[in-house]
Amino acid sequence: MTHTNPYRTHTAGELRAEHAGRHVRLAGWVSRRRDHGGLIFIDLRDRWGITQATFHPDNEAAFELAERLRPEWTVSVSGEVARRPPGNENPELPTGEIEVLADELEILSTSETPPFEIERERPVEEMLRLRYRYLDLRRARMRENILFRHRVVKYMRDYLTERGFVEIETPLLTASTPEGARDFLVPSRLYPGEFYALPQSPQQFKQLLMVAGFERYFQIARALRDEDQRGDRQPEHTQLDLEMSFTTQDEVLDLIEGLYTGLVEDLTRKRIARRPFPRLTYQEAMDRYGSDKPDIRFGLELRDVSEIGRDAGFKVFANAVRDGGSVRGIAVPGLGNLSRRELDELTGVAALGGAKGLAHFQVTESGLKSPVAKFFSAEQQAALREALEAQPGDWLFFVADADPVVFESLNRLRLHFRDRLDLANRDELAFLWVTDFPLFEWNEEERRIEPMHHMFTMPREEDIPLLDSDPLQVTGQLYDLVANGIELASGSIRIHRPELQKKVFEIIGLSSEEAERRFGPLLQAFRYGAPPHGGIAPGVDRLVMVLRDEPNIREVIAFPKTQAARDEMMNAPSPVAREQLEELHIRLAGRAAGD
RNA sequence: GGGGGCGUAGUUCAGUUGGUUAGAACGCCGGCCUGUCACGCCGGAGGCCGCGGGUUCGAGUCCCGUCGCUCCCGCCA
Repeated sequence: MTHTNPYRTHTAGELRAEHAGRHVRLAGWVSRRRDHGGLIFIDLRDRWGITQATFHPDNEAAFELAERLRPEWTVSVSGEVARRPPGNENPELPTGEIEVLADELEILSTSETPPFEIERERPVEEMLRLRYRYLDLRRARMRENILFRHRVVKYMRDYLTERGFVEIETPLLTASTPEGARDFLVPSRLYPGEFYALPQSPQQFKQLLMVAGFERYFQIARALRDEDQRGDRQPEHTQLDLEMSFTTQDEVLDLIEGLYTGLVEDLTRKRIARRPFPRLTYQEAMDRYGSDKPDIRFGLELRDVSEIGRDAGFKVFANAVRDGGSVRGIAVPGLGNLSRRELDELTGVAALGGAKGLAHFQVTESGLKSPVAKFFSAEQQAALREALEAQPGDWLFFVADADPVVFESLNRLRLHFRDRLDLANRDELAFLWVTDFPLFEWNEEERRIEPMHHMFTMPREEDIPLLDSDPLQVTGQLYDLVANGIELASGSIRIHRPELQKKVFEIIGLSSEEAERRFGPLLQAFRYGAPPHGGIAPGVDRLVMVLRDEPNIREVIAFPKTQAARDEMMNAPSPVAREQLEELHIRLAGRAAGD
């Protein structure tokens, strides 16, 4: 049984010269009207493209209607496809060789003048775009981003399905598991005073699915966190959540590497900088770039000059080394002469990473120029130059402090120079894996050990004995996928043996009662034959953002929240009726009650 | 929670040292125009200068407060 669509026979993106002579009908939005008095051109836009419809006065009824048309009205136009007169083709349009000679026009709906122009690619204030998101989404930039996002997600689904993965949904209404990010809470009507929580990730569910024997699970999952926004962070974001049983770190990495490689090659024109993706340990990444998510499209690698600094007459350097820190630096070419003001600005960049100062040297043919050069012997100056492989004209910048400060400060300087000197190629994707993260880190404020990733991460087998002696030295089977300085995915091999899990809980100071309360279902499940398993969770929004060269995650989400976590279009959050609150056993207090 | 930037016509912006009637472009409305595609030409309408207070003879402009958007820090296992 076939039905004919009353509105259209073709889309506005598909007609070509070979359709000439065919009688067709198109439907869509009036993008532009060019009215020549005796001849009217309409750019008819639908999701697939733009086709020009031409109205001649000899078709009186259609012509008169066409004179009334305005941007964003919806219409259905029928007519004959014709090659345009020679010289009048539009090479900018895929359909530019033809036009539809309209013989009938039906106006389906009219439009008020939109609050901003749909067709013109010019910036519009963010709030206006968000308030009229359904209009913003008509614009080419957003339309292409959203359509591209669909292709990315479809690629993921196909790729994983071909490899034996099954897509399984997990609940949105679940239990709060405190620590980590702040939960979004949902009050329970049936259970006064009790709350569901929206998932920060399906972490426990996916591990339970491994215990359940599905072996290869994935889900395009929403993850919700009630934390403040950033350019690459929204209260709800989408991740490709996946988990595998009887697997290894290498297997997970190879799977994802294949996914990203194929996806980039099939869907983009970007070039993958290095294949296979380089694999750096956490320590290598820190030593060479000062970051666990380095942008490796450019050099300016860090060098450790602690040995030189220790013996130099420059107290800042010597003291840092003596106190257990280090002295590290980068060599930067192409800066020319730097003014005092510029050097102050660079010091400010380093200060954001915690550095109390920034030692700088200009490399000249005759030696190092610096206010602090006098503290270094000729041999030491030569050693500094050699350590950084410095050439005349370079500037050398050093930070001396505790390692975390040195790393963070130099990382910020590196990224600052990347942008200032335009060192990174936008068409290049420099993927890399960062592996071998420490399992734990020391929380100075709370004076305790806490997990680097999460408490289900499996230690490296050979490090298991260290759990008893020196847990901070234990390396986890933890891995991040990074591209161009952005963390795109994070995962781990999980603990599946209850006694090992118990030990980890002890190390981070979690009592067995507390562990039972928070992770009871998972711990119980592990008593019934849990397979070794592991997984990863690539962020979908960030990936699409990077692939589309968008500066902000909102540009790849159909209906995002503002920086202040509001939905400007739906006006959420918003107050609710007193009756709704009563049903939920909620009484407002303080400011919320209007006090 | 803290810091920076922005807020002027429907939109994007300009607006001098505080000084007459706040401008431009695009959009919108009307007229003319048969090969345009950012159509063109002519004309017109359109402003609580985010909001409130203050200084001043006089405030878009200076000061204080406030609201909104945005970027960064904190935060985000």
